[in-house]
Amino acid sequence: MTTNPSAPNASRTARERARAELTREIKQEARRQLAASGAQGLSLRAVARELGMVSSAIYRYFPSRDELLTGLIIDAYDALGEAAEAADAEVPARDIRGRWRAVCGTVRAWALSHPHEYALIYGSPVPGYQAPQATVASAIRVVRVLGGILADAGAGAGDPDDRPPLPAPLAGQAAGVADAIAPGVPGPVIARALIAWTQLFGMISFELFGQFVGSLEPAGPFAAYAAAQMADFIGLPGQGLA
Amino acid sequence: MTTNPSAPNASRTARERARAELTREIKQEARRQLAASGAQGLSLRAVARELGMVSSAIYRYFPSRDELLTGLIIDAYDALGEAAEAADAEVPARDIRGRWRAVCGTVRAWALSHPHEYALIYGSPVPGYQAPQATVASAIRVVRVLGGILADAGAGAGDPDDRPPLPAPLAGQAAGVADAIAPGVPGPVIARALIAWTQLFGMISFELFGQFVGSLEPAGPFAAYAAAQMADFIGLPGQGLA
DNA sequence: TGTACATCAGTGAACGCGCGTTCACTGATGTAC
DNA sequence: TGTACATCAGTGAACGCGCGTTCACTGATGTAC
Repeated sequence: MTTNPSAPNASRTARERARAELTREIKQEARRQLAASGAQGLSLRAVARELGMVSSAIYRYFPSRDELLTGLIIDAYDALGEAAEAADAEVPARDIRGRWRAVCGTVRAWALSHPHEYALIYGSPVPGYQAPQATVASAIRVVRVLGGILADAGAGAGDPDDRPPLPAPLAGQAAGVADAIAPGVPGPVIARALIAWTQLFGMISFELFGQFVGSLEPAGPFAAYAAAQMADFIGLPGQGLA
Repeated sequence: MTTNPSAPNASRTARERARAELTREIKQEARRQLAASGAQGLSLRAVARELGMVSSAIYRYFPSRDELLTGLIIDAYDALGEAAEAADAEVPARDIRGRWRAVCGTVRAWALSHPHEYALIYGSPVPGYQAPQATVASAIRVVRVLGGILADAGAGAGDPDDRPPLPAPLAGQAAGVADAIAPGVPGPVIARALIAWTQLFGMISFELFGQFVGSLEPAGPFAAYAAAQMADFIGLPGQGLA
């Protein structure tokens, strides 16, 4: 969806360059419209109009409205994933809690600065639109970052001994998640991390979608507190509750 | 928005009855369309068509599309609030944890059986639509139920002694929340309950919006586990972690 | 109980708008020899 | 380096559709005397 990395820049023809640039501009304008009228209001005609082209010309770049939506969704997941990866990389690998808090804070910051792209990927699904398999690889990036933190915490995370084991069906699911993104991490820690994961995005969605109005607004202190509390809850090593 | 309780049934004229019934039927049909095409796809003309009336006739019942949306939103909040209240009332008042789990389970069950109404109230906001103040009273009902459980737990909830106090801005917000829905409950307990609240709805949204596909599906065991873990996390009295 | 008037529900036509997508076309750019 | 052909981007018109809202109207229901 972005520029093709296998084609060396020098050999790109003018046509290829123009095509890549216009593709980018179309998505950029589409993102602007997303902000104004939501995914359902995204209109190829309006995008074309704004770009000074005729509406049918868009079809040289995206075969349908849904394909354009898919492009936007993948871009959004990738942008968020990249931000999370960068935040994680900036904290020393050993500082498990620092990495956790940094990633949580960055996810929230990205959501606040790209509210409509966030809504596109984490809000209610667009009716009549089925996200294709192609989005999965991008969607998983944030989760993979969180999983990496857990994996690096290794044996230091959680107190599996004094916790009852997971109920059977959940234990299997947790094992599957561990295999995919955090090998070696025990089930109960995975389960708690999944709870923290849903908390993080639930909190961000509530903030963006207006459920905090009049109570937790501004939500920065709450978000920071929640990230720290969830680090405790998972049992990440480092300073926290005794 | 529902039938007017101050008017005794006997004295209602045929006209009033017909009006109330048609109002109900319009909302019912609108709800059906919500399921098919989302809030943004809700069309007065389609509703009228399905009901066998001419599109302009709808305007006798709702002055605009947005007013119809508002009616649906209030109904959805009320239905969820009522379900939560009923679930809470069915568990003995002293069984704090049982009440917590029952309410969490019921909120999820309602969401699963009314996914599009859930998306209407907890999903991405409808662009161009601003929810009027009238929705707030209904929106707060679920929160009030959870607050009531906290308040009934009273001094039994949490271990405020061995926890650092809340950072200043959050402490003030938590105090405000406590005043409104759970008087006397200490700030740290409120803060944790708010975290649990965002976790509950984040988890439900993830389940409904497809983020669990291929990992936590079916999500029943995870939801039950999370409710119990969050009860521990808040420090609700009863059996749980030591 | 009967009449006169006011209220209201529902009709049908119209306004003005926007949408996704297709199609035959022109003209510019790229490629092979 | 020059030519002939193929590829591609963009045009403009059209198809067929649906939408929210307004308005003057008809006819049924309700109310006051």
